[in-house]
Amino acid sequence: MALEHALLIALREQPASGLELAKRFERSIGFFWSATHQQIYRVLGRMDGDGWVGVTEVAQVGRPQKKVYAVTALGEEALADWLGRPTHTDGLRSELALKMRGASFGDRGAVLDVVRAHLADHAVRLDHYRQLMKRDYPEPAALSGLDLDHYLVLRGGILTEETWIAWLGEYLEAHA
Amino acid sequence: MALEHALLIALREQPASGLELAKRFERSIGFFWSATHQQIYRVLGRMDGDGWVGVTEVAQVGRPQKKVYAVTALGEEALADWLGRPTHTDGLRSELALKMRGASFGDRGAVLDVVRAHLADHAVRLDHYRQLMKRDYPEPAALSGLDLDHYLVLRGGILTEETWIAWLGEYLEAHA
DNA sequence: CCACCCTATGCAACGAGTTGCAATACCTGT
DNA sequence: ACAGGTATTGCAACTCGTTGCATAGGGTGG
Repeated sequence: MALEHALLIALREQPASGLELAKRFERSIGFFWSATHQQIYRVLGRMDGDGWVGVTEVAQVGRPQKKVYAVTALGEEALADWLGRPTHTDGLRSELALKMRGASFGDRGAVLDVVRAHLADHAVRLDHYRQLMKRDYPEPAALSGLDLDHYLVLRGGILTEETWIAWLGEYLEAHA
Repeated sequence: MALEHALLIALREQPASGLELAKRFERSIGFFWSATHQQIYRVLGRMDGDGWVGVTEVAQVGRPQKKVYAVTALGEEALADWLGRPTHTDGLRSELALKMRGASFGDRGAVLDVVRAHLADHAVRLDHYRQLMKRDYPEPAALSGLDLDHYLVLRGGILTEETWIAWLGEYLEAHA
């Protein structure tokens, strides 16, 4: 039930077409809320029907026409309302943790390989986030408003990746 | 596609009925893979049909009969196979992160309240995990096999909660 | 005995998300 | 002109998970 609100946030930051949103979701917003373009199109259609967003067809040079969506007053209201409502704490949901727990019931070496692959993956992500951090927020103390929030969420991404790396490292160490 | 395997792991640790599994999922396993009893019943039915588990009806005193499931050789094979297969790194999926990012578009005070509620919730969980740790694994260095894996996954839960607390703390601090 | 609660199993309907494919517009290379 | 590639939007079918409800056995309190 949150993709709608993720899109509202993205569109308030910057109106965009479905495909542009999909691309943006692969980057910053999608770090903690991913979505495919099909799903985005479907939800945009519903939000248009609900009057949360408005559409403007925009012609482009050398490309097909696109539909740019922007948030309406009704959408702004829905977003503000949602932001203040309490949310259930999201539980973990990790297939890898499952495999780590059940490793005794299979080939442990194979599980350790899976863990190593994830460790490498998280290292890449962490590196990516750190580069974003250095490039976009070299002076965190000076931030406020939207920028400050973006910085803080990126901080969350970094902390999360560091935790994964520490955890998987402990697991590999214990089974070395 | 992983609930089946979560159930296989749980049933290999200890055969159980649907409701017993649901209760166990609320505790240890469900820390990183939750499921309602309805879903568990449905999946157990499918796994029975696939020959991954076998059922024994067990009469109880003062209670309705229950169906105890146990993993078959076929199920063991399916589990061992799954354990060694590579897994996609699971992306975050946090409604709270969304609200933190979009706080500028609503009442920031209300969002901070939501964040504080989550912080308190994570503190409770962390406390719970630490008690489990103290009670069940006072001597981590001595562990091996299944116990070691359970310990390490619980470690992951603790690291995760500590990260949440640190992150949300930073957020509140920055908006103080 | 009747109302109520707990255990245990299960169905049906819905919503969210994924996967695979299709259609259209426009460009480039041959 | 035609083949192939990319951008853009979209449909259909499927799986996964949630919510609400149903059923049935058995206990307990008034």
